[in-house]
Amino acid sequence: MNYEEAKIKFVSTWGSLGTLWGINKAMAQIQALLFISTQPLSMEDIMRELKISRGNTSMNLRQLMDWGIVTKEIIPGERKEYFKTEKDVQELARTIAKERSRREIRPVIKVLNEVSSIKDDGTEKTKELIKQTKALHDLTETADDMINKLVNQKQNWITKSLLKLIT
Amino acid sequence: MNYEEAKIKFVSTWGSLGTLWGINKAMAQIQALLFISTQPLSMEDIMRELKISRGNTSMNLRQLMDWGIVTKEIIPGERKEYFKTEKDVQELARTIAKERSRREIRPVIKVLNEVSSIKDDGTEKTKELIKQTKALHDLTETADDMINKLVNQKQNWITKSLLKLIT
DNA sequence: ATAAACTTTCAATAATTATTGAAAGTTTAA
DNA sequence: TTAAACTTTCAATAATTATTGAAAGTTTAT
Repeated sequence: MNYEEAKIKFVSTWGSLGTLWGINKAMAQIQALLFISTQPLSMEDIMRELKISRGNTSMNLRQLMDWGIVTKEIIPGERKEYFKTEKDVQELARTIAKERSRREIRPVIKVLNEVSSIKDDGTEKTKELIKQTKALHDLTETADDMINKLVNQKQNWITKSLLKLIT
Repeated sequence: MNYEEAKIKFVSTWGSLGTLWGINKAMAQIQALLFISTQPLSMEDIMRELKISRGNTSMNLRQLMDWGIVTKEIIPGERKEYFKTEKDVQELARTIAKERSRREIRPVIKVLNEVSSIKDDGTEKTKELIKQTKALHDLTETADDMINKLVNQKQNWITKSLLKLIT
């Protein structure tokens, strides 16, 4: 496998993984492309490499910026805008975890809390609903906390030693 | 909020969360319904509650069984098949983590490994591709290991004390 | 063996989500 | 200013994914 093959394989695999996890393919591929690029890329560069339209590129770049994992790079004397992604995987993971938590997990925790707080009318089905949604609430909250805390550890050694502890 | 409202809210929220994370809405809703049900449900029950077709119900129940989180319950003397889901959230999380790891994460780790193992031809771009995909490989592998190990702890106290350790 | 009761399959259709491309918008240089 | 260089927006379209429903398949009771 040469460079070009490896690049295509990486970018397309990352795109498929994104799709599988509810992330738009183009968005995942743009991020992947920037992630292995040695310099910031322009919209033209991205369009050409991924064979996608200008509109698609623009919209997905905006989303990546909203997520906080891509930034604009202004190159002095250049008219075009250039884009680059966070290159540190730890920081990347941290940002993604924080965003998915804020956008998707916390709202669900809130609903689970509301639902599990309904008045117990004494019926079996109500008791079961309360019990099960409460268990789900607690698990979700604990998992969310843990992932955020783990991913927030700047030094990888803590993660490594934790891994040993629970092995 | 009464029982019926709470049930609808829980089931539909769980369905939306599923969609957001790449899981079919009907599949997530069926699981949610079984999760709060006091007894196993028949296909008719599920179709009626969720207002979905027989085919849809059948296909998604099969998928849930493939995932190992729903099982058939044969009730003696009854012709219909009944279904129930794993009721323990820890066990549920464990099963889901194990399956997503096996189906989705491990194949990606394999690709990352292949891509990061291409021959270094001395060019900057190849060095960058190798470096970045290797970092992603290591992070993904570590995260995958950790989640599986954490989720495999049968006793919740270990998780709790781990959380304290890194707090 | 047959038929009733039930489940599965799958081609057709619907719903959702992603993508395009061109018009509108913005910025910069002269 | 104005016009060239660039980006954004968004209605139209395409692609993907989910859902239906009825025919085919299976199981069980008699």
